[in-house]
Amino acid sequence: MTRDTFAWLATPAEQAAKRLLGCELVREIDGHTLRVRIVETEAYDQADEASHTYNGRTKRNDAMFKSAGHLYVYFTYGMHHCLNIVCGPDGFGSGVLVRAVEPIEGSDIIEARRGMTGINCTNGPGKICAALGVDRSLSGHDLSTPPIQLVQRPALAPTAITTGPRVGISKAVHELRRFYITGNPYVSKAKRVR
DNA sequence: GAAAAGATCTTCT
DNA sequence: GAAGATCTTTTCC
Repeated sequence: MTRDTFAWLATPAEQAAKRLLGCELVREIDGHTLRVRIVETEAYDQADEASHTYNGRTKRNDAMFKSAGHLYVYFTYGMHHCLNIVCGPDGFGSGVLVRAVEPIEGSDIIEARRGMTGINCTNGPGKICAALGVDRSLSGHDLSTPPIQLVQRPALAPTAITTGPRVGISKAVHELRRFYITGNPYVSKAKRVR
């Protein structure tokens, strides 16, 4: 079911990743409304060695093969959830990992949920899910309906977007498929070599 | 302030 | 049975 609402996401992952910068996620939880702005993303698709969909469709990544505008949440490292926005055409395994967001509304609730304050609440993939209360039960959710929705915003100027190598992967390390808003403090530091 | 290790569990080989 | 799109705390300059 390709929704016109998310037609702007039915594009190659790289393009969708750039269009998502500056867009907002609205999460309703415990009677509160949390609104955050996406400031950092990474593109993954079926032809990408580092993607979960590279080896075909499985029970876990099934949501990524849905039409654009769905949610894909996976659990990793035994304790962290990561939030992705499905893009591309129906049946093609592509999506955009949301790496960092900036609270616009309900930041006090987010800080209370995280047990800390400042940018450390939402400047990482696992942190976003903890802050917004997202887990695998929401994987495959339609982002045009509550309790979590995606709101489109005007595209950013190309000069406001920086492109770089992705973080935390061991395959296709050289692919430049990470995008973030230039100079935004929530964006994770580029080098994380262990 | 930087670096290393611990925590912890689902999914695929 | 091993690896993984990670985060927090501790330890050591």
